[in-house]
Amino acid sequence: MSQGNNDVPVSVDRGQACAGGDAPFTPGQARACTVREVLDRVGGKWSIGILVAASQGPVRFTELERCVEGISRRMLTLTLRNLERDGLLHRRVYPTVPPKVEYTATPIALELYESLVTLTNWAERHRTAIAEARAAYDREHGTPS
Amino acid sequence: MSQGNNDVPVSVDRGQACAGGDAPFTPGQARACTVREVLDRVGGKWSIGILVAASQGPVRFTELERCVEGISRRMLTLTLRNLERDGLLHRRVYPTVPPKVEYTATPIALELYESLVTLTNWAERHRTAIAEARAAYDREHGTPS
DNA sequence: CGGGATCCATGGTGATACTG
DNA sequence: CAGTATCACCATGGATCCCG
Repeated sequence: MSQGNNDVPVSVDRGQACAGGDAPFTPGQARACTVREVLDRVGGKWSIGILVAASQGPVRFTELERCVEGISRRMLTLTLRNLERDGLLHRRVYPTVPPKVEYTATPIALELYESLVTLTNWAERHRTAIAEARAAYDREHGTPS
Repeated sequence: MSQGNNDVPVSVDRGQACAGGDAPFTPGQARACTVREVLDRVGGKWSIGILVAASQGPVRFTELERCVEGISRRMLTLTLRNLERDGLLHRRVYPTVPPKVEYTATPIALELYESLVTLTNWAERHRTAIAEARAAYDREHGTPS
């Protein structure tokens, strides 16, 4: 997602509202900032898939590798680490041979999963509308190569 | 967000569930796919900020430039085009001199904005918990540089 | 089995300058 | 005012090999 890790506060600029002009200061932009935090955390290409899988119950590394489908060993590891770091995943290591590691979604992650349903519903409701809008746009303006 | 536009279906692999083993096939992964669509559309670094601003009423280009704060002319233009293309923003041009362009959020975008509130609430609820988890993780493992 | 380490391609993004 | 054009950077992610 956002690659430059420059921590632009995204705004929270009190002062005149951006639009309308009726709002005294733009709380919306603070909102936007918060949402971006979430998105930067969960917006990774693979985070959702992993989170979804782990929300059903404990998952092992190799299971995820097959499960998420398309993910590389590297990205799986990286994403798991980040999710664990943020307290969204719990990592339990069994000191056996061969090693066994289980990942479990934390309560926080489970809540997040529920929140994502709202977004999912939105996407499903307007999926076709958006596709049409896109097609229409490409028809009028130059088709994207 | 995910930059490679490689359309990996993210899964929808029916068969044994990834976790638990109780679910017959993983509808969750199909879910994940849908969510990713949304995130790829809205997950851009600036989309939210623009959407939020445009949700309050018609906004002009320069207003957005000040409003979103940190955005470059280039990215503003690009993000606006994408949002317009997806039917989330409506662009009205006044053929005057100097030119005047107004961007307005479409009904779809307004619905999306409402959906984002759910995510925002989640972020606000667990913001500190996540920060602590992250700090704790960095304390145990090597602090990141 | 579950990673870590390294090399490398892609393209999203910012800075700057120019235009109708 | 509202863009477009060009350049260069670097984070993201893939591939491969190795290790405990």
